[in-house]
Amino acid sequence: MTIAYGLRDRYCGEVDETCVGMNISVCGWVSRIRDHGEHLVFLDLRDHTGQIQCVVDKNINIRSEYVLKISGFVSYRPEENYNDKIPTGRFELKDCEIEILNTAEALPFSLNSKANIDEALRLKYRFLDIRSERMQYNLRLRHNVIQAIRESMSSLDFLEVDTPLLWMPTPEGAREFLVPSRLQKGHFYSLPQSPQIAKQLLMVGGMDRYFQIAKCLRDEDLRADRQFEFTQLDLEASFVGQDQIIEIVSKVISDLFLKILSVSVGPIESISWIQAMLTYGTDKPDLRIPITITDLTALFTSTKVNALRGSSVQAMLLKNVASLGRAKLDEFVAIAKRLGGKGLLWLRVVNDEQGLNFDSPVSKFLEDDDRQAFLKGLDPNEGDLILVVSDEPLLACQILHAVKTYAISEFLIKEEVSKTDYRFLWVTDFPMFESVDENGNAVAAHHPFTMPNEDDLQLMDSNPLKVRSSAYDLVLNGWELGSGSVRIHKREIQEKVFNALGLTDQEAESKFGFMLNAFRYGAPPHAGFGLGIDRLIAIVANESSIREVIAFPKSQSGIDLMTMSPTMVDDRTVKELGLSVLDKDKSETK
RNA sequence: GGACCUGUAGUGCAGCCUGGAGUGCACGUCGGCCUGUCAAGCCGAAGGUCGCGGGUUCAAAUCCCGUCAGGUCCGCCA
Repeated sequence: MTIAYGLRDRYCGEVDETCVGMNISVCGWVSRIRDHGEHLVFLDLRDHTGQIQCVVDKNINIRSEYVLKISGFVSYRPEENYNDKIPTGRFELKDCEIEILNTAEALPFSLNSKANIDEALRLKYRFLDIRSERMQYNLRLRHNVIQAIRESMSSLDFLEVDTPLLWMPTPEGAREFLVPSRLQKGHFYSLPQSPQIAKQLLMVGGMDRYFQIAKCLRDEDLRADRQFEFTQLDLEASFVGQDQIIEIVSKVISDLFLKILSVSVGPIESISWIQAMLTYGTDKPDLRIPITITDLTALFTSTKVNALRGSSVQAMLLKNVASLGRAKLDEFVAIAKRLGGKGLLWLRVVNDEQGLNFDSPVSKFLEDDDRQAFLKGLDPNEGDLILVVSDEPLLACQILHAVKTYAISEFLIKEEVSKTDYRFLWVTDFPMFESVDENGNAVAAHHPFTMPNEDDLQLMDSNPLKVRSSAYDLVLNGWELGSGSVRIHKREIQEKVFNALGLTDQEAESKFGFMLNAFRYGAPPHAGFGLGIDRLIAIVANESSIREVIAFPKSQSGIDLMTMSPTMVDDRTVKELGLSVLDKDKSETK
């Protein structure tokens, strides 16, 4: 018996020519039984490495998913009975002795079935679901990815430091989970939405380079790519700027893809936020999709068509879909209106006696200049479909992006988007503030510790919405994989940003006083990044939801279907925490 | 807070639009047969609160309303 193998001599999937002729023991679960009568029973034993066929020639009372230790002689199968579908298909265990380590009831769903098992059922019995090949693969992949990241970070002189889970609420940003304090009644810790402030304080503490495979917690609504708790590669480095962080993260990513997938990522393109918005209509474009937005404003300055006389003219060409029915086109228009646009104009490219022409609700208003403008601006072919939104540029482009996303999900070019094509993109120069609220205060686009672009500092008071920040996102195939920024390390600039956000000095002091205080004592210039590991693994695993790469995820309404948490607790427990539950009847019926 | 999709035997589905006896398929389960299978095969059997509640109707899995659960998305996610 060895440390590695315990009760067994080999793992099931490891049986190979090196052990032919040996009497070995394997342990695992019964995957399938093929019973030919008492003289011949085939039994597939499965563990985390694979499966091996065991031949039994006596009466047994074994059922699926029993836990067995099987001892037998490893033999080659008769050559005509090789099974090429599995790695151990040339071997089998003969003259087997079976020890039943545990019995099992029939499972609520089959682990062998190729059918899609209802996800709620899988989550209720997650401990069984994890036995499936899919989950075994995904969780092993997750381990390998995290392991590779730790090695990379370590080799780049980053040091892993734990930061507290029970900490200080940071009221800006995502809604946080609160934890009542028993010892300090009426006081609360919060679970961090990210270790942001802690890692900046580590920089003040002279750690130079920090990273953490960090749990982040956000009490916001769940999605396919969002869970309450998720895992982030959190990193921060001193005396570096945007370029170094981008270089570091790019290296970690490309080393990872080479190691895990043998894929060479190559240099990662970079695009400014405004350019991304105007070209793709989103700040997280999927570069695998070759549909971009063209600004035709300059070509329609003197048009008489009202639908083309908005403050800009943004157009998108969809190849070979002019046959699309009116119902779909009406849905496009509906999407545009739902997003706050005035509408959307479509033009089918046809070929008539005048050459290329347009079939559209505005056909009869189109003058020759308008036709030429579309031909010149978009170079369409017969059978293409042109979609145009004439509105404020950002809104128009966002509408076209939404329509494009819908079109792709419904009918467009799906087969052309390769799942094994990994198109990374850095998006830089995000706006510092995304809007101004009803009180005239700016609303931060990133977090309030983000350094404004130095060239825009003088706009902070006069025109804050024009201020760019030193923030950058890493995008992969339309997923936001992570984001980071250069941080403010000077107290004066930090105060200026808090002011723009509408925080009074007193508020800033009470919420972030410890941080402002730290900045009095020599904070180094620093910058960092947070990379969503669940999303990264989901993409690498070719899964469309991060739930598939998390051992025990929650449903969209935030319930763990296995434990059925969250649960009620008894009054005494609540009272001990210095709390009382309001509207209890209502919460009990839920 | 909102929109849409889904819920039928242990599992995966069909049936629903156009109301007429829980009508059907595959897998699994249970029993029997079977000495080279590998999604073994053959024979047989059991297995149903059609998510739940209400309404319309002579009659509801089917139509209507509500509700619960799951999913996708919008809002939200500094």
